Amino acid sequence: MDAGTKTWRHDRPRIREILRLESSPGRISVEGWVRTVRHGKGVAFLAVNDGSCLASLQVVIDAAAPAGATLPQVGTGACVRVRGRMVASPGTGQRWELAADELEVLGPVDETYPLQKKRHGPEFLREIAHLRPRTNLFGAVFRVRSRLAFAVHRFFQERGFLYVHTPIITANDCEGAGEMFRVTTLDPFHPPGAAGQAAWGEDFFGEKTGLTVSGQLEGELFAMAFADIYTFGPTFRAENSNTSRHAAEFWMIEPEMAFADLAADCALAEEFFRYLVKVALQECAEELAFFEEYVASGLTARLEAVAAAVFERMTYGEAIEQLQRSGRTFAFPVQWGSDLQSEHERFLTEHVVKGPLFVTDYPVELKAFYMRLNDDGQTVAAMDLLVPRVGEIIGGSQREERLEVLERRMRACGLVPESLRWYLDTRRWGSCPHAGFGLGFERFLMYVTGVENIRDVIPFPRTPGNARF
RNA sequence: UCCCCAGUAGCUCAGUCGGUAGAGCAGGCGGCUGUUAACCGCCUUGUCCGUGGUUCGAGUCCGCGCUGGGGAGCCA
Repeated sequence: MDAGTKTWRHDRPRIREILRLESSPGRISVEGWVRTVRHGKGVAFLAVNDGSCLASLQVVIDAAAPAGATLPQVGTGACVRVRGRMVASPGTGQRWELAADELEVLGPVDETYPLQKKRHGPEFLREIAHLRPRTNLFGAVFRVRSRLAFAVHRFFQERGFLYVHTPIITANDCEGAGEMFRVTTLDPFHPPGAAGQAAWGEDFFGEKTGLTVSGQLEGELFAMAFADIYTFGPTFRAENSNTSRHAAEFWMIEPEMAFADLAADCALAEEFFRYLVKVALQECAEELAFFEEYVASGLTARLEAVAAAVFERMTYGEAIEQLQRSGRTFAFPVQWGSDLQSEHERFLTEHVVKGPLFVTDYPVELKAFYMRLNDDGQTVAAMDLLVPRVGEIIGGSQREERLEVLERRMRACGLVPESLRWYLDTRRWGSCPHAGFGLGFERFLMYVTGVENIRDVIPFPRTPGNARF
């Protein structure tokens, strides 16, 4: 399995392909961006990268050759087209190199080009998010992102799941998964209606709308027709969260399975998580080696361990006991009924089980209305998957399929059942047990790459106060 | 939103006790028998985040603000 090695144009082989050839293809033409220029007395070396892989192609230019005349125009960052013959490299560090006779500058650079042939900090690179994909780190991150996004679809498609596009614009503002961004075409300077009163009825959709915080509710509707479905799309939260783990716009994967209970939900989450880790190990080895060296040492061993491990399972009640028995003092007290804090979750996954951990069956007061009430009347069939370093990476539950119980839970949560009539209809007619979960794609990428800030695994991050690029 | 830390050359950073700013890299010029973020020599580069204050004198001390980072809450 090694997708992405074929080029779509025979006259522009990718550097990735060129570098892995067994024999010289003879004369070729290569296009890409210059990473470094090294000048010798009669010869110069360019490292040319086209984004197809981490490695750059070494281009050798004889100062006396025609290409040598163009050389003074080439600096770090320039876009070039090079023609010449592929030859075995006499130097160490690369097998092949391109002995250039033609060098064309497609896009010159000047001395103000901000990227240098040295390491930059991620904070600086975030300020030039339009240029950072040209760096080793972000090249690697976004190649992994692309490969894993494809693997997400492969996983579900191979298992017969239907891919459903749930709406981006929604009128559900009662799910409680977070603050919503408003979607409106009303004139902010001259809104209709009386002062101090919003006239949503006059708005584009005739009611108050916003960007989705989850595709789950619509996903459930499809699960009750296609049995196994998944969504994979952008999600928006207008929370004023300023952390390395939150973004206002992120991508979420949400499978939903009919005829599944919480145990089946966990089983799928575990299989899915392990599948993606294996794909990363098998198909992104070059990138992982880079992360191992420059981002997070021990990464590969951790991923290999996870790929082989059976994930631990623990109920919320057992988790509370473990924390109380640990003898540790936590900033937040541990008692049945209060939510697990970050410090508690990290202790459980990093010290108690030292690996991925499902915590299940939380007190009903802590969780959303749609989670199925357990027979004890105290807990709901919810699960969170906790992993070291990142914390909560998956949240899911078996859904409440009993109409009366669901309506009662909605009222208890301060929701008006009538506002979600269409959702309740699935329980009214042909209801069935079902379960699902949500995986934050960026959080998974953080886990797999070792990158510690969510802003560095999404191409153009949106966070409070920042929507540039 | 709360708590903590930081902001000095294009980048990474040093700057002692308050005495008017420096190194590496980048850039320019020159050298070098084929380099590997090459190397060697010379040269250029500053609103010390902004603002107000203390002081004979502030990059340094104090207040306020802005930006960035870490942590918390919320969550994926």
